[in-house]
Amino acid sequence: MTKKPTALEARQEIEKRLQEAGIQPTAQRIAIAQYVLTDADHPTADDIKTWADQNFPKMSLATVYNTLKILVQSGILREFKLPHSDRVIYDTNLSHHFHFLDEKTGALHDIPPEELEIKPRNSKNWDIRQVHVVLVGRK
Amino acid sequence: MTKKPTALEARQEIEKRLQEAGIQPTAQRIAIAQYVLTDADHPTADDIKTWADQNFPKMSLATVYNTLKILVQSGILREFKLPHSDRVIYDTNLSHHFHFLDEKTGALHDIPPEELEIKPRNSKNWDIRQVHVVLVGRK
DNA sequence: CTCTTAATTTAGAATTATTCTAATATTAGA
DNA sequence: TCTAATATTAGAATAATTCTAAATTAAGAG
Ligand SMILES: [Mn+2]
Ligand SMILES: [Mn+2]
Ligand SMILES: [Zn+2]
Ligand SMILES: [Zn+2]
Repeated sequence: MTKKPTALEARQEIEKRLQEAGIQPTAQRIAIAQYVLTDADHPTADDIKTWADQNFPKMSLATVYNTLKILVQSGILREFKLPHSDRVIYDTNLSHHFHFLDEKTGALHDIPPEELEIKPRNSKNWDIRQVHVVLVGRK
Repeated sequence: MTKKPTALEARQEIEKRLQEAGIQPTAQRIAIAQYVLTDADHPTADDIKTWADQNFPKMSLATVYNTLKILVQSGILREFKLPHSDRVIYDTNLSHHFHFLDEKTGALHDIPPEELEIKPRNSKNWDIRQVHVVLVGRK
């Protein structure tokens, strides 16, 4: 049984992850990474800015975008847009998965790949690199 | 064997379709609808504006957007965005289908539903209203 | 420590897709 | 032919994101 990490331990863990990815762990980057990786769920840049405004002395919107770009480039985050929205969504779930968008609440839920079977039939022998699936409905 | 419709017949066909949908068939609307419904393939608003600039005496960008909105509202078109782009794509294929995005060319191809089996092993009994699938890769 | 340089952050301007506004033009139909 | 409703238009406004160039901070050599 592993103990729940203290706030300090969590911060150090994040810091190590940034280091390992070759990212200088500045205060802003640690804060954003911590929020995105441990608290947020499919946040947008605006979600992160809002959080930062309440939990960090001062952070510019440019830094939010800069940091997110770095995290995406180094493979710590993924980004995508939903078919009906124009905001980028950041996803910490790097493993292959799909999404369910609750029409009512706007909440976005992960669907593990084993819950949705996707089989190309008349196998056209395409080289498929990404499979984006968004189910929209209500629970 | 049905004859290929003349340009005039095609235009009248479009006009009738607008009428039936309760849309006043103005010159601009007929032109846009004709292009989108018979020539274009998954166009963006910008594609349509570019076409109009070359094939219609004068059309404002606002009219392009206004008309597209009307066509979507009346169910003649569908709209969506791809996960990596920020432009709306208009689709005349109203039947349930999926998309394949060719990474190399940027071309978007329809995938008929029978070519892709999507089975929710859904113990969760969700009410799914829309299924968006975009495969990204190369042919 | 203390410079010096490189990296990061920042405010605000720029960009892009889209929507809005309010004036003008066109249409329908009495 | 008039009138009212509808459609079109140019350009301003908006929203998400990126860019710019200056200020701040961090790293590392001495
Ligand atoms: Mn959100
Ligand atoms: Mn296009
Ligand atoms: Zn996810
Ligand atoms: Zn399509």
